[in-house]
Amino acid sequence: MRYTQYYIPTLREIPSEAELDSHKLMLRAGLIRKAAAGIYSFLPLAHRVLKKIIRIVEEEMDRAGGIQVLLPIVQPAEIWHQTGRWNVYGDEMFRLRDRHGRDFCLGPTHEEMITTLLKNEVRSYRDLPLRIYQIQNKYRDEIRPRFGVMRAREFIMKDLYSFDRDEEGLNRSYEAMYEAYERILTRCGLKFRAVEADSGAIGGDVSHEFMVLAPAGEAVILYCEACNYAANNEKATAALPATAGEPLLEVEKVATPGQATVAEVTAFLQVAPEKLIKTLFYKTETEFIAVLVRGDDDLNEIKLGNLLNQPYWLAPPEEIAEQLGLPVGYVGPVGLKEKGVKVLADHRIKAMKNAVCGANAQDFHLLNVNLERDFTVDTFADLRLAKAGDPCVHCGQPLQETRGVEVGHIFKLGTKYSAAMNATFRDEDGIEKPFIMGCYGIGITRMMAAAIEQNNDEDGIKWPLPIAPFQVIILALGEEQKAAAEQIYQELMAAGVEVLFDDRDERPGVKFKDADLIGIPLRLTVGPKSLAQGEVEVKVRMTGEDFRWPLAEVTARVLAYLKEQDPAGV
RNA sequence: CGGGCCGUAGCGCAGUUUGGUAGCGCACUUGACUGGGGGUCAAGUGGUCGCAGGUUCGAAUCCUGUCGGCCCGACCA
Repeated sequence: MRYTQYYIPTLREIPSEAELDSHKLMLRAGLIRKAAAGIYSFLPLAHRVLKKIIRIVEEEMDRAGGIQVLLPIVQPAEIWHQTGRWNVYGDEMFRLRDRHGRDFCLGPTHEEMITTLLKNEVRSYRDLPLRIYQIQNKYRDEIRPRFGVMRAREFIMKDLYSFDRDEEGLNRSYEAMYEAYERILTRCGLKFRAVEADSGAIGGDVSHEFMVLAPAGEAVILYCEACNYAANNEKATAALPATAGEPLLEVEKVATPGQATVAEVTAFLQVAPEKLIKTLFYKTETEFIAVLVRGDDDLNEIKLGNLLNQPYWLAPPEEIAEQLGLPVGYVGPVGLKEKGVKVLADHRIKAMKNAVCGANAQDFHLLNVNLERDFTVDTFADLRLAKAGDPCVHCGQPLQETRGVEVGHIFKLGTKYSAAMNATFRDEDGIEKPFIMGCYGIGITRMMAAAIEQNNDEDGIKWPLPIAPFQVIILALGEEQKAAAEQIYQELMAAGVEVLFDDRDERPGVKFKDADLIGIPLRLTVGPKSLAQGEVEVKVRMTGEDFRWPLAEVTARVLAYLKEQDPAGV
């Protein structure tokens, strides 16, 4: 492709709307332009990248037994009513009405659509398993779109749905997808980690997320280097510490005037934060709930939500004061039962001896408080936010922390949708059974952004070779070099290399800057200095390495380099 | 939805307090010089000042309404 016949509108100035590096660079490198909040046009370079990612995804889906289809974007409300999600989805769903007054939505996901399609077609276990996928636009009216295409309202996603006759089949489908996702991300040249994840509202018990590692990623990942345990911090758990062996002491009430926070109390009483019991109050529609965590721990609200399984919110201090007569900052578990408050506690509370907590009286705390003797707990559960340094649940080694962008998420759904929609097949034993389903999503547009987030520097993007819009860029520095550059261009084209030829009448500085910005992996510079010696200058964008190659060998060397770096590529 | 802020040329912004008929940088066009990391000079093109209504001799500027966007938070298969 000749630069002069192509369209790459690079920007020198940084548009003010962008925060993330990847967002800024996608605007500056001429990849995307915004049409509305969270709605983007993809320009030629971005389109080439998306096509490459899509091709890799398709190859790996097909290898894993996937069958490609294309499902509607516009979906009738009726199927969403069947699973109850028309109401559950709320404002996040784009809704529309046709001229006859019938309700539709723009599909945020396709479980309902695919289940509806198959339930009318697949009648027998002989037709199973089926792994159906599509690559389609999805629509979610995000409450706050941000970070460019990273959290957009319109985005491209690959979603595959598996239909099996039993759990064993589901497990096979799930494993096939897990491996396919590892292959996809590896082939795209991305550093990533698969982590155990919370399955959220979609249901099911097993779920993994695929995280592209990047410091600016929204997700926090905890992992163990010793045994490979890795989990999203929403889900991560840690091993319990041993119970302290100290003898129980008498409860003592001490004055702690003006010392309300954990930091203040530990400093004032000269005790470690892990000796404190932190008491938080939550409300549901029907009751107050006290949640106990250790002073050095934070509550994981997602775990709490999964345990409560109903709407809940942090109780406002005024309500705690008025309805329970308790001063926030000096609350503790002692005597809460008598006030009719349900008490939940993190497992770590069990191991505490002679703890410190609020006395439920303004400006007083209690020392040497002990479980059973001084207070009781209704339910123990894992409620704390795991953090770096915690002992791994599997092997006890300290957990590490890193951040990532969630690009893929796979779920075992079971019969949640098939049962709700009465999607059944006749099994070998003659019994009508609901499909055992799984769903597996990977964000195509988000992967592009994550790749940039992971691979950039102050000069621009550094595309991994397998998903780069072009493999090679040729810079002809001046008029005298154009002929030699043209010849290399023709040779590389003939050899099937994806090459961008910067034939613009621009100053060298402009060409260097643009080449770095758009991040083509291999840069060939044809300039007066090297050309006089019959050579071409070569620079590797990702590593910064540079070489000089004789003019006559350029094509062969380029081909060898590409082959070495990306054997699966052209 | 709550809090903070912003809509002026394709992009980034000034001008609004104190009303007088719109400006700077980048980009773009033309020419000359220049030619290894966004070069210099000169001459240009481009704006219903988000939209609607009002006040006024006169509104980017004041008032009312409305639409859109950004940041923080709640939320997020």
